[in-house]
Amino acid sequence: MTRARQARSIRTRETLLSLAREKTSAVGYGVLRVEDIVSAAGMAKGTFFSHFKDKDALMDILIAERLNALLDGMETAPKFQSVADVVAGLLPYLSFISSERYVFDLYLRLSGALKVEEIGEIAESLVRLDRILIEKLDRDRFRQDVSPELLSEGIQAFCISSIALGFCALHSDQDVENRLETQLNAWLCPG
Amino acid sequence: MTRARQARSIRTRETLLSLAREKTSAVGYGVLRVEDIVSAAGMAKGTFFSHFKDKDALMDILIAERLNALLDGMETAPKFQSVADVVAGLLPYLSFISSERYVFDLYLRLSGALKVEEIGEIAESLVRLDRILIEKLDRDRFRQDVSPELLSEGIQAFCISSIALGFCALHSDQDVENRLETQLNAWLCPG
DNA sequence: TCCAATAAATGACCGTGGTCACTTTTCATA
DNA sequence: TATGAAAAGTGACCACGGTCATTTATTGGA
Repeated sequence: MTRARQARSIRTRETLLSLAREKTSAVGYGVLRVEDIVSAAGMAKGTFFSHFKDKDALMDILIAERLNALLDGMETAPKFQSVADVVAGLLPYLSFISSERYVFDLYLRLSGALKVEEIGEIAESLVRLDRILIEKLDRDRFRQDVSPELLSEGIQAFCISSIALGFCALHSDQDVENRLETQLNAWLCPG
Repeated sequence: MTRARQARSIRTRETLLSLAREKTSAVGYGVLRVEDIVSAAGMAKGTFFSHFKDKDALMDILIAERLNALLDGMETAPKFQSVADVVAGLLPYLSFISSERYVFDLYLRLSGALKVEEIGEIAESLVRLDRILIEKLDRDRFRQDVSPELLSEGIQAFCISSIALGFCALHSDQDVENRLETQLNAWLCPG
């Protein structure tokens, strides 16, 4: 017979999460060590791994929290009427993702999961981003020869590509925002 | 006074490279351990790291070799006259990149470098891919309202995005090739 | 051909993520 | 309230990438 989750376990998990949240906001995601978290919590390392599959699983939760907060802002904004609106709407989201190489790498890696049961918080938040983009694009203002779903896919593709190029010395001639605007203009308003 | 590179050093590096090349083609890139390479070479671990900055730097070389071989094929092919041609031309390249999660992750991470002196072989090969795409696109067959450079950027963005989605259970309804063709059609031949 | 200076190679050691057999705590039931 | 089985927690240990003080090999010049 399988027993219910104990209150102690829930508390432990919360402690680890909130300590990690606190520390990441102070020092960033990439430099935080599992050891830093458990020692601050006065727990053993093994405890961490009985609550989170691995370090990235914790970071997935924390990063998705931030992404979702940014999506909240996007959701309450008015519809996008122009490419400039799209870029402006996405900018806070993109600048968070590109704030650290580690964050960007994890974002990409956890954007999808090979097994449905492994889908994490970031992957969920991407479903939400997709839905928001589809809703917020004012259909009259952008190309109508392809579906809104496809338009959204393309926007996301260009976002990733722009950030990746932003991490690259060979392409530092143009800043991320401008490059994205040029690309989205060609994508959303061709001809 | 700084002395010339010794013949022994060149031999050592070649030994490590060719052993690694052999082993990766047998077992893949992601699972190969530095220890496997040096022990096969009868060398100490430190030797490896005095020839390659880190494990990824070696993999960068080996993966770029494969990419360049695939680009050779692309270069000798006739011009792309249709979206289907573009997809068919890119397919071997894409299927190599998506052959292992490790390869895809490294490809993305090394696509650009923050400092010019850190630009590696994969990053170089991307410059080549870009040039090939620009050359091979038959301008009469695709949209002419944007520059070939921008078209190439977009193609690359959609390639990355398709592969990333290919690693994702939520999007396994459509296969990578079809998704890419749909996207490129909308990108290259709008309206 | 010997010597000093430099290049190359070495391997013990470290940092960090992650595992697992074991101990401690909790709780339903007798 | 005593008990034993399941849940939670522990920490020594492992794997693997990477470092660095030290040792060994090479080389140009006296």
